[in-house]
Amino acid sequence: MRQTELFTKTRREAPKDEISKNAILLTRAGFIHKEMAGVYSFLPLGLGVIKNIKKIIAEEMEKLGSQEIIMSTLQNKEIWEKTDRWSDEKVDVWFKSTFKNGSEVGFGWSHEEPIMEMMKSHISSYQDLPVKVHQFQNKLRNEVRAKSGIMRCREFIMKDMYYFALTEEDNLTFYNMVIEVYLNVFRRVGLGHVTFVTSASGGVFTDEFSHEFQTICESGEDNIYVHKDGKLALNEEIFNDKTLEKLKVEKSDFEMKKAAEVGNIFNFGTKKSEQLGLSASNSNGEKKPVFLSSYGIGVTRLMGTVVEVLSDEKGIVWPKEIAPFQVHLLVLSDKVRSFADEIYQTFISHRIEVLYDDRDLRAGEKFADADLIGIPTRVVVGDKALKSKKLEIKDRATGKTREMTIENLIKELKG
RNA sequence: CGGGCCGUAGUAUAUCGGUAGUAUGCAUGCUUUGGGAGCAUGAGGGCCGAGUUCGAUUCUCGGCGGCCCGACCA
Repeated sequence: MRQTELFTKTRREAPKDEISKNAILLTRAGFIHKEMAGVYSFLPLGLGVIKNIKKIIAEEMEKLGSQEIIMSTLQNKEIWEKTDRWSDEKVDVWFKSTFKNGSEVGFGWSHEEPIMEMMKSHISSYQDLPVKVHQFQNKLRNEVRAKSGIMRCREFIMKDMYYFALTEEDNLTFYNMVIEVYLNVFRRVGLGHVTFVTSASGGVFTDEFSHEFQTICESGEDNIYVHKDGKLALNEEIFNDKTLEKLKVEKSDFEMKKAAEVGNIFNFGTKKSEQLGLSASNSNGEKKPVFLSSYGIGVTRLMGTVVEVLSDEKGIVWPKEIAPFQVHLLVLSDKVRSFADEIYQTFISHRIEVLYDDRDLRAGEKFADADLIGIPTRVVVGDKALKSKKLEIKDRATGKTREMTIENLIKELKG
């Protein structure tokens, strides 16, 4: 894409109503627009990142055999009353409204109850199981305090997956598979080195632990304790003598870290199925409640976390897999403009996603903007290039500069 | 939901109970052109409401909005 056609602009200064690093950088670079507290729109560059994160997640969900759906945002009050989660005393993040006829309707902050209800139409026998579905959904939550830019919003994108199983063993086997798949997702978005599977309390629905995926990050809301072996991590809420005893570990081997919860998985057993009446006949014709587990990843929070963890003083540093473009092509003078145009076309013909800074600006501004936007590979075309026919390549993350031909660069990017 | 801070051009910031200034961005022109260039000219501003006052952007109250701390947090 030509940058002269990109409608967003970069800003030199941080907006006064944002303190968090993710919001400041994403706003300055033109990835997001704040509509109100905790509510953001995603602009072309931001949407590019969202799409890439979704793509990674979708690929990983596909490995698990999950099918994608989209459930409605408007939700039926009666379904939630069955599990006693309609009242504002029980769930304090509800957005609710009323139809013209006066009956109440909820805006989806979670989809567990509706999907259970929906599956009653599709699951009746053990032969129908297991069922795996996921969706990317805008969740609406009436947070009393939105904060930290896109880390905690009133409207945000979440991937949620649900697994319906005949047996507890099957449910657990899948649960453990998802842990590995999730770790892969966080590796691919560039956070593998700082993301831990963390045991946490199960909340209202599970008696034992649930698992969270926590990314070490100063702006995180949670405190987790990471074991020195680097494998075990515990949420502060269960970091007590009882837990330590159960796990046979020493308190002194843990270090406390601030972390952002980027994913969360729950094993509900048959509890919800019993509440909502979802059952399947086994081979003996007996009706048995279906086992449920659910799996969430906060897509927009994940994007914010990447910015928090990987940016530097000059701007954002996107990992290759989620960057809105692979290459940022900068032309520095009119003398080399036609040469740069050719290079732009060459990238396009090789299907390499390229943002072409064809604006009539000084070099310094282009460099500063490129640093801020954070595309992984920068290709600079200045007067020098005319003679050498070699491209100047700068890596955003390391700052290292190399010279190479367009052919070799394309080979490397494709490789 | 408790507590704190805040609301001034597109953005970011000053000052002041009596013509609201600066930077940046924007527009035009000339010069410049490898790390946010220089000069000139121009357009552009007090969140809303009430009160105090001769006069309010400034002081008081209310509203609306924003950020932070805490509480909360599938």
